[in-house]
Amino acid sequence: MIDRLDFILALARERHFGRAAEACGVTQPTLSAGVKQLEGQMGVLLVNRGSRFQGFTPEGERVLEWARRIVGDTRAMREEINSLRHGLTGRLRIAAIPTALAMVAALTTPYRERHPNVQFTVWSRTSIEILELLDNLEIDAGITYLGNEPVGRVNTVPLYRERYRLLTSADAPLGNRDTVTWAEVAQVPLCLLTPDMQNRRIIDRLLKSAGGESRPTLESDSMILLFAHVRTGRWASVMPAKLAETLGLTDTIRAIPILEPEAVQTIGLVVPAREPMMPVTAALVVEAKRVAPQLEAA
Amino acid sequence: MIDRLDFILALARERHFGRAAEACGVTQPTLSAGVKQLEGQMGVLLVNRGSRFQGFTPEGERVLEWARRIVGDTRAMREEINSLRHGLTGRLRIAAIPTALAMVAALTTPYRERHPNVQFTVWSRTSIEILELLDNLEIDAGITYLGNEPVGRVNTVPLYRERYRLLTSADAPLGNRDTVTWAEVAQVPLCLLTPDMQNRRIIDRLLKSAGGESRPTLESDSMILLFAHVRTGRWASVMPAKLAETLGLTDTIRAIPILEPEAVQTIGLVVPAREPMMPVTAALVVEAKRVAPQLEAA
DNA sequence: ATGGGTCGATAGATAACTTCTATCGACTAG
DNA sequence: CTAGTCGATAGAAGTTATCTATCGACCCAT
Repeated sequence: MIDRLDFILALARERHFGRAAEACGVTQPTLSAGVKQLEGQMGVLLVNRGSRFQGFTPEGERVLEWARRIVGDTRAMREEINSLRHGLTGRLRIAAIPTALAMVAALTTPYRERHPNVQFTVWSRTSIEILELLDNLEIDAGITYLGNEPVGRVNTVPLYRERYRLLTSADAPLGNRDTVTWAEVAQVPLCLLTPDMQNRRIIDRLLKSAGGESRPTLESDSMILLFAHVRTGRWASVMPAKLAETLGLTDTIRAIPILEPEAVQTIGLVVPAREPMMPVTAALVVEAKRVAPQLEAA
Repeated sequence: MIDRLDFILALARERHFGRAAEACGVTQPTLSAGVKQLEGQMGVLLVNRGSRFQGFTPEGERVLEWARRIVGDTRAMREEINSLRHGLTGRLRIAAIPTALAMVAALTTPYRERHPNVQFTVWSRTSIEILELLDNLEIDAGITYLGNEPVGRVNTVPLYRERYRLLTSADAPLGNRDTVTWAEVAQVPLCLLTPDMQNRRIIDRLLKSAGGESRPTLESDSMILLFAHVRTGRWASVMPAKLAETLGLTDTIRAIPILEPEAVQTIGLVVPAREPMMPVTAALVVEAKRVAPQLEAA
């Protein structure tokens, strides 16, 4: 039964019988049979099929919702029982927005000291993808913006507030300033994240409300790439302060606070709103609450 | 997997492999194998066994907790999908304290009008048993005292407040009074519920705090039996007002309000605190909220 | 139109698992 | 010390699950 529920979870993720089967480690006929069997037990079609996958029926959507919960709880149970015997073990799967990647280490490092047998996998994803991954049980926790995009059935722990800096060469225009305004930043050609990233959308909004427009010279989904360009001294970018600090400032590159308004976005940990949580996840929440004050103070 | 979880739920209820197996509709070796297999998957012993069942290990208790949730959710899923197609169907299992039995009809009657395909099973149980049955998924809802005995993970809907009456023959001592005090009631030989019932414990407490003592002439776990005795005109009892009204007062039997203090106990619906609820249960909660004001007004 | 490619369903064989009956061994109570 | 209860075990029979191979529908490009 639970295997079957796992099947339709995979199907919801992959939207493709073959790939879903592969994800479950079974062949496509097995997965097809599993879904069909589930449909038999429920007495309703769950999946609309033509000659290919065409989404779920309303009943299928409901089963999907339940399946997330039931499968999640089953995993949590296994985890919990296992951790009763061997302490925390296993793999903690985290996804973070690119601008928060630098501070993940502030969470994972003390976590690892307390629980040395837990392994980590960290993905860089957009804030929207992070919520999807959480829904689909593909990650255990996310680090993303809190309180902006609609967050579903999740619990959140605020970690720190993102403040923006203009990263630019000291000898570029504005390079000698101690603070700049968003209106001024709007005049500079920038390297920014691609528009599917919420950070970019936030910056666009700030630029626009300062009367400017967002016409970045260069876009990328990688902060590393953006920073590498700034590093040459010939490009500028807008980044959260924490990230700029982590990537390392040189003599020639300055991180200038952007005021008027000083934009602040709260970044935090996001975990499935399920009680009780998986022990590894619960421990991460504990760690986040412990670390948050330090991050804010810094 | 879910079958196995069902096994240990049955085992927790029955505390006996053979009976648990019977409850699950399998033979005892099958249940034994199922539990053993679960233990294999978890990597821990879940049940302490000598030559007989000796309770659960700590890990077993945790698995039990999860199993309640997972099995409950699985049933709720089936129910919900089924009700999407056929409207509400199935059987609603309710347990109520004896003094509340009379008002269950106030809930089931309008419910049945809205959902004619739902069948009911109603048990008379003590308030403690009701909470156990809820825990073990043996009932879908309970009707019992709210806010006195420890209620676990349940949601409650207040239904009405229980006010006490002295039921006695008009020509008995106190029979001509319009109100009596608990101190006066303490002087009368009474027919009361057995002490395992919370109603009895409440009345005992009230009598004692009025300086009296509880020495009932007759005890029973059946309100019908108590009422039948009062009906002869030769016995007296203390009952909630609603119950007395329902059982029907004759010319010779009076229900006299007991004041000083006017004791009030809130009675309400108790359902598992699980979101979302099973549709049949959710509908009962809706009905309870609808009916409660009428009951209070009456 | 038509042929190559993709997708999911189906058929049939095999492997794996589940459940049953029958029985055993340990323990308990009279 | 014996009868009875309880849960574990053995072995057979039946069921179910999964795999490989293939089919049929559909899409799209030529």
